[in-house]
Amino acid sequence: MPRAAAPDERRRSPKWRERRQAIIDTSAPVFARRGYHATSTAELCAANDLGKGALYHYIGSKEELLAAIHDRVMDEVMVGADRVAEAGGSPSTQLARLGDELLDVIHRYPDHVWVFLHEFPALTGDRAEQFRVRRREYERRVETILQAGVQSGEFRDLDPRLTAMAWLGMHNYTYLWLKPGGSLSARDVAKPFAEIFMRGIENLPAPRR
Amino acid sequence: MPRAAAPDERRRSPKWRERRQAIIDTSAPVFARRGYHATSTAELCAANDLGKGALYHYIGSKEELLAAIHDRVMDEVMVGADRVAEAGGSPSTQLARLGDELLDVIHRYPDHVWVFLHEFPALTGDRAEQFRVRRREYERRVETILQAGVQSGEFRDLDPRLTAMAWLGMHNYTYLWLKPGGSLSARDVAKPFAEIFMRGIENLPAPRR
DNA sequence: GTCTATAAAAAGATAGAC
DNA sequence: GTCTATCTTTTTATAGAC
Repeated sequence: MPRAAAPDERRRSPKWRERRQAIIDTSAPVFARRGYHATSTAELCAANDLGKGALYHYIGSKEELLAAIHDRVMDEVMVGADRVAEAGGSPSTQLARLGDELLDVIHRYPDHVWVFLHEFPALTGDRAEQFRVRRREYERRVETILQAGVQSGEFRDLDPRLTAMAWLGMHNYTYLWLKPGGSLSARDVAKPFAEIFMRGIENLPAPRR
Repeated sequence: MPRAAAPDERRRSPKWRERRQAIIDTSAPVFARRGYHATSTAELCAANDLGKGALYHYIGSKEELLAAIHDRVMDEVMVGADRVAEAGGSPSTQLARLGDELLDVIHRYPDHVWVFLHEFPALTGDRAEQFRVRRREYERRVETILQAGVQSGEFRDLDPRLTAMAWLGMHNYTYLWLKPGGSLSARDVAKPFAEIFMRGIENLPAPRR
């Protein structure tokens, strides 16, 4: 599944790729704190302790660096979604697990996710298109689980797309305050969120209501 | 309740204030589409059909313009919150109404809200502080309603802060897709969202569960 | 691979004519 | 009030020495 971003990332040495990855991870918090367009390449050099020549040797361009941060997030998120799909289980079980996985990524990569959610409009051309496709693919996963639950009767009759958006908003919005240093773990948040959402969409049998 | 933003906005003529407001509303979509830092003052001039001299005569600085867009959103949102508080009613009624009001603002001012949610980190100094205060004030409103519901027994025993964040995320996230031109009205979204959330937090009596 | 120096373009804001 | 011209700073990216 080629990603077509860097001209020939795979032809590079392992050392080069490793260094590039380190630069991506070091730059994410800088973009997160200052904003993509407000961050100069000079600041990136300072953060990475590199000169401009060396920096460009690894990143190609500022936007390519931004795209790499986006890919890092999407890669992690999709790995979690695949894990959930493989594990199987009832729709409600799968949705709860998906929430665990998503909040885990947000908790582990707060800066990358911040950049992902704030700066995606800065991507242009193919990179913007590729981003939209991957994001939509994830939204589809949520929608599909909801559809399955409605069909099986586990969830009440609801609009899967609208409900998926509600679920995504509830979880994604935690990027504003869910941080590794804080008092709450990803699980501490995922559990009460799942409790709210599952009760909210479950199909209560005949008695009561 | 002075807002201390523009040096002396109130001393200006009504005509000046009206023109300024028009510039704010015309600039919001430009910031929303291109991003604050990526938008040049030249682009703002073009969008408003004004020269630089005239533009600066009204806005003071680019950041002041950004702050004005933020204020426009917060003003509208707080008016809605006040309306809900005045109307009174049970916690669940109030929370549902607050959702109606919030989604109505998001639906009516999609560009302003987009800027509000994406570019707030670009505010600096006092403007950034003032923004944080107002945003927190709104979050408190949600929290307070939840607390009241828990105390009255209408809602089950839950963490008001965490639950408020879930509610806010669910609603705010609609800024990505809820637009005036679309097939859904604010109410079309608010109702199913309230349904999910109320069922999710209601305190079911003894029978069942 | 990494540096310094610099090119070339564009930014925000202001001055001063009208 | 509005314009054009310009000041000053900063930007991304590259060239070429080491």
